[in-house]
Amino acid sequence: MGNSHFIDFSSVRRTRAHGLLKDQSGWSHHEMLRAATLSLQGPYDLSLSLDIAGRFSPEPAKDVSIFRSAVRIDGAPVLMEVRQVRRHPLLLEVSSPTSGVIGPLKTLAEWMLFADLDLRPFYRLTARHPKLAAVARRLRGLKPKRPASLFEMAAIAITEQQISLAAAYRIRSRLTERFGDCIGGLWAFPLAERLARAPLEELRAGGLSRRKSEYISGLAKRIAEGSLDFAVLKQMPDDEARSFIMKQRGFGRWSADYILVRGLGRLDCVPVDDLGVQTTVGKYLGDGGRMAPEEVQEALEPLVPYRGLATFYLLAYCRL
DNA sequence: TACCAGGTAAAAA
DNA sequence: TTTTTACATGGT
Repeated sequence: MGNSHFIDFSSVRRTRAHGLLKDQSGWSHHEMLRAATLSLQGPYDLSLSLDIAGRFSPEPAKDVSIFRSAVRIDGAPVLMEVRQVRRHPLLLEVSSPTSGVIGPLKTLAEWMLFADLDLRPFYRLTARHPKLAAVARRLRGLKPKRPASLFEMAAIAITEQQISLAAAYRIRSRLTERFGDCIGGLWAFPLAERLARAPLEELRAGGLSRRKSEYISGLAKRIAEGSLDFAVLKQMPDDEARSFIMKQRGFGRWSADYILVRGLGRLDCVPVDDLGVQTTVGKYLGDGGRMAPEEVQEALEPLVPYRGLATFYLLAYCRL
């Protein structure tokens, strides 16, 4: 007992000394804290956002009061937990059982939950729209959630090509549980380095087609060897990012737009080739039937510069 | 049991 | 150049 007390104390001191090198305030930084506060730009409803996210997968969210995710910090799996600070609509608390990662973990949580998105201008736009006004009112505080990495997002796009979201989800789960890492009962998506050295046959074993296995394997290999870096997409304008993605084998127009809006959070981008988008936009903004890509474009014109976000709201509304 | 499900590259015409 | 075709799994 006395021993463990002593050990704890020395570890705290060492940590504090390290922290002081970086910041005069000492205690309040990365090495020491296991929790950090994340401030939001405008309205946000974490529970609603988690609930809606769950409705896009075959496994509905169990506990929408807390966001738990297995992510990676410098490649190492870490459990991320985010909850709304008690009675405070504009603050989230991000924490982890793992020490020494709270700084980068906070940055990642901000990315995944879209902390810097201010929904108010979007709501001002939708308020004047005949259909979106009611949808936005019903879903007030909803923000899309982004995957932890663009590599994972790319894999999501590939798996969801052509087959149902449910089938794609099962295939991804098998991929993750075979090549990823488990922490806190959750699975972190595999590193590109891991998938790069997996034989095609092993990728296919999870249910991927031969073609899709090649897409993912090729992508993983290019990322692992350093010849491709998706991080550059974050600095590119929408058009440039779209053509960059489409240069990669396995990524057509649908995948590029899907990654833009869902992976990068480009709020005006819409995958107009998407079956779900065509049926949902047709249902709410058309005569009820499925729309052609050009019709989707036209129907969403009044929602510039939030066509992608508006589409997300319609898809979410459809699943309530 | 079929058939469709939030596409894409490659072959055939 | 434009039009077919193969592909894989899960839900209905």
